[in-house]
Amino acid sequence: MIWSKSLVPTLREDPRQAENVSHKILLRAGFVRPLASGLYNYLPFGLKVCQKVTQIIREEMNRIGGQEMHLSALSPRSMWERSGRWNAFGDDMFRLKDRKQQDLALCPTHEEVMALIASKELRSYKELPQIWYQFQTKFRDEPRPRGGVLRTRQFTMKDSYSFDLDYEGLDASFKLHSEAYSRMFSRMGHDFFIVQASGGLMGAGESHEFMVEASSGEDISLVCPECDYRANAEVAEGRPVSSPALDSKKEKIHTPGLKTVEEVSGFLGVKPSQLVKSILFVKDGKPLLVLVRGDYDFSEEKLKRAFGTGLEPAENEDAEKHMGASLGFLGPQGVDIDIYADISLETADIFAAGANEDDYHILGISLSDDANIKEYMDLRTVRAGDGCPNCKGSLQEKRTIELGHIFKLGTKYSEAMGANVLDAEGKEHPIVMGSYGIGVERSMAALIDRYYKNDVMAWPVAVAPYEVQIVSLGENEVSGRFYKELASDGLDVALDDRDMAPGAKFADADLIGIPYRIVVGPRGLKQGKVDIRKLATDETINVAVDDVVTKVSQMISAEKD
RNA sequence: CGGGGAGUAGCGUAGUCCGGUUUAACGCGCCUGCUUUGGGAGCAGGAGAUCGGAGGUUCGAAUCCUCUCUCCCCGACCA
Repeated sequence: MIWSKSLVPTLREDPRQAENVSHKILLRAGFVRPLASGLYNYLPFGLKVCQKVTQIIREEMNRIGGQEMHLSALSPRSMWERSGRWNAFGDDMFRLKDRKQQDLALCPTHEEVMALIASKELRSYKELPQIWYQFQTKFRDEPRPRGGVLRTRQFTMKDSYSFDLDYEGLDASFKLHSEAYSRMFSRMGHDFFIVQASGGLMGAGESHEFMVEASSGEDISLVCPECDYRANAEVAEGRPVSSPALDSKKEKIHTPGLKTVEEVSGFLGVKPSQLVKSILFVKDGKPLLVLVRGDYDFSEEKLKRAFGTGLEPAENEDAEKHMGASLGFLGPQGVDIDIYADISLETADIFAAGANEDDYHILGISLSDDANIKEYMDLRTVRAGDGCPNCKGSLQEKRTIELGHIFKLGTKYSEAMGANVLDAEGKEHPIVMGSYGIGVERSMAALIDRYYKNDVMAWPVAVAPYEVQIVSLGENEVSGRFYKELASDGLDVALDDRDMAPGAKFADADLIGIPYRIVVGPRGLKQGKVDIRKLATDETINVAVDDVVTKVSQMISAEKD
């Protein structure tokens, strides 16, 4: 790469719209340019990094027997209706009509398409297992794109799908992917860890996310410092912190207009943890009261899993009808609808709660005597300080970026699309599937977050846009010679031959982050020497002109192993 | 969708409250010439903006009013 003939539009100042580190550097280093909200153009250097990330993923996918294919990004409505996701995706799916007024979707993911292929092409258990993958542009009309390239409306995903005869096979495919992912992310230079996760829209089976800690992350992961328990906050379990028992006789108190936990606990002079938060839901027309300790929040994910998807928060009129009071004054005592309580309420028996009468709360109710609780379950969002479910440790919260996600899908899509095979007995079975995704551009952003320090970016060699950069300080002849020799040694080399002030060239080089830098200037050449700098450690060595090529090749190949 | 912020030259900003001394300013970048070359060079000259858009108020609007578009950040979704 010869800089004077290339497009590397670096920016001296932070662009106005960029807030987090990766966004700033991607723009300033001329890797990407915004087109519209959540849409980016990838300029040569940005593409280069994405290609290196892609190639690492490809190699590791091939290593576990993955077969690369390329599916259509456009898909017909009928296909999505078979799985029920034409509706399930809602506004997140980009939809359009063709000239015949037929509905099409830009695929947000490809479970259906893959299952459809399987349904047409796979007949026998003898053909299983299979792993198919692709790199594909995904389209999702995100409610809020953010963080530059971290969450966009169009992005490249490596998505793979496994096809097995049974669940033991799925477990094996899942494990293969988990190992492949660990190898890929290690090779890229991520400090990742694996957390238990929720399947979301994809499915309900076991799922793991590959996370890196980052201040710009969108997820909260709960991590036990004393054992290996790691989980996304959506699904994390934990032991609730204890709460001092409420020492109070039963007493009804006038609390006009006070509805929230903060208002009520403040007014009554009790801790939030001594209050019962009661939320009324309606499912299929039936009321359902769920309780959590006042200092915790409900986990929507857990509610969904416990009670299904048709769960709607009650309107005020439902509350009047079933509880005899408005929202904000509900409590579990003396009502005969189904009541489910979070396990945080097992830490004590005496609480304060809504009185089931407008503008009144009640102190000193006993959950065991006064409330008819059907079941205690895990319904709350676990938070830092809660006890680890596996050991005596207490959980910590970390803000994380989700690099990849692996799911056990089961037969949801194979059944929907009719993907069946015959087993050894000639009996037909739906194929057991898994699905596994990695966001390519996001990995690039996470690496910037990780490796940008003190105004210098230093890409890991494995994913750097180029491996070594020659900064020519008016010495283009010698520099050109190094360039040719390094390139013919098989190195990915960039040559900054621009006629600019040295400071400006160094500043650009710091921004771009090519991990090794050869500085060729008149000062060094007078002694027959040039400098080789390793950006990651900020070490510079002074080498004789004749040794430069071998030395640099050595340093880089050492790092590749 | 709810809450917050911002749109002025390629980029970053000032000016906006309190209309007119503004032919819209400054830094960087860009073009020409000469000089310079180990951490964002110097001098001289030059190009570049219908101040996000539409309407209105006014003798006069970047500045006031109305509507509208876009972008960013914080929350509900996901690679």
